[in-house]
Amino acid sequence: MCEDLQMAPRDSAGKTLADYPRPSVAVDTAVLTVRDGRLCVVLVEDGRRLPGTFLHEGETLADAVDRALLTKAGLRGEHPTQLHVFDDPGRDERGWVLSVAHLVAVPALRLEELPAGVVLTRVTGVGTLDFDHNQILDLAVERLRADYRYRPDPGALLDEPFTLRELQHLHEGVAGQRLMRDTFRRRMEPQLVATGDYHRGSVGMPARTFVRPRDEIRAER
Amino acid sequence: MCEDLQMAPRDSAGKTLADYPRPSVAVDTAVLTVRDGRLCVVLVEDGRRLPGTFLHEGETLADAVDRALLTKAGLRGEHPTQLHVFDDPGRDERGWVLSVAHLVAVPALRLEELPAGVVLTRVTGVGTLDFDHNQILDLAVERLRADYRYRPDPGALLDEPFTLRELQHLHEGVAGQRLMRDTFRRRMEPQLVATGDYHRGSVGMPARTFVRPRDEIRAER
DNA sequence: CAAATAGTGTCTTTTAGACACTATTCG
DNA sequence: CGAATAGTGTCTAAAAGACACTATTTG
Repeated sequence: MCEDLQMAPRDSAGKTLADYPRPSVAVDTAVLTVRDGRLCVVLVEDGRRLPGTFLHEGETLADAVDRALLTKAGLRGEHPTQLHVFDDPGRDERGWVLSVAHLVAVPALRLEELPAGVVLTRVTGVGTLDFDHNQILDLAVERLRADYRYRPDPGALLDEPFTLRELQHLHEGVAGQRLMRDTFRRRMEPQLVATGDYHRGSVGMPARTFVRPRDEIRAER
Repeated sequence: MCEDLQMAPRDSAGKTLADYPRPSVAVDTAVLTVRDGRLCVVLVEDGRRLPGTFLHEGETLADAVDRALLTKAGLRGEHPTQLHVFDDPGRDERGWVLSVAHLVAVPALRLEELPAGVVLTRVTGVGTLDFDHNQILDLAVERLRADYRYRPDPGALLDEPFTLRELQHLHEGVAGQRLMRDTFRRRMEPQLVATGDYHRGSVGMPARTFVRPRDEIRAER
């Protein structure tokens, strides 16, 4: 044990890492989706907070996010995007806790059945959340909107293949406003790969279907 | 002491925060400037790494950055922008260390005299740095370029008042390429406040001088 | 006056917005 | 056929790129 200390690397003050107090590090994640044309977020603890957990030793932040989503919301295989570290020393009354905010986009179909206490809420109808989770949510929404502004479906929210109409409906949900059909088509069509197949709706001319280009998957930054 | 444990808030597993191992959290900062028309970065340890330090208890990340810049590079009163958390469990051989990368822009005039071991190096000439500091530097450069793309001087790198020529020269340094005079002027002039005064260079027509609009300061995101 | 820099005008190309028209399908 | 949706063309307005011309100063 004494040897351990002797061997441990020392910094410029001659101290080892163990000599400094360390913060707890949490990850909190805004899981966003578009359901019925509205942007929604997964909340736990009966709608009071975002799913989160403490970072474990030897684990990456992304792994901690995945673990939190699996244990708290029953979701697996997501691809979190890191947003920001919230570091106000008084943000958590339990002690010194940093929170690394994350964003995950999940197709609404995968959020049909949620564990008890977990709810899917429209982002416009979210009340006051615990800690600084309202701030995290705002940041996540802003980021998702920025990601969708110029790309078809960086979060892979749509099942392939999809029509331009379905894609535009998704975008309108994310943006929270109507979009112009002509401009939308001009912007998105060059970034999509046509399947050659058609989708037949209830009425109207059949629509071409598309898939995401192979290199666009997970370019969510 | 037993009471302490009794009183401490517990999580869903009935454990207190103290029961979990915690990582050390460092801040590492790319201090960027434009000197002689070239984008440069402040390196410590004889050019091997970015200035950084460990986060202290009760301190914000921004405060830790300021402390690191003061003690390692003699800089004070900066406004760090948070970039990203680097969390590879093996990134620091000393142990479990997360690094929160930051960006700070500093006018070249304030970097004329640096402590021993601290150097100002062109970003194009930076070799292999310790840890993942090359990644942090790349991210910082990318971010500074994005910040300057559509705004006159979000990092307050220029002394006021300045001419459009001086501003364009700064932008060319940040971007690492020449810019078109007409387009640059059209983009920037509406975002500047004319002083009404003129700057007289060695030859040529006197140039109008400008200051940043009051609300642009520290809009670096 | 020549060189250098600042300021302005304008032509073209590109892009975005707005709208109209045609095409195909279902009930 | 009529309503609904898809696909396409085109006019206009705004922005960006490219270039030219005028204005003012120093040496």
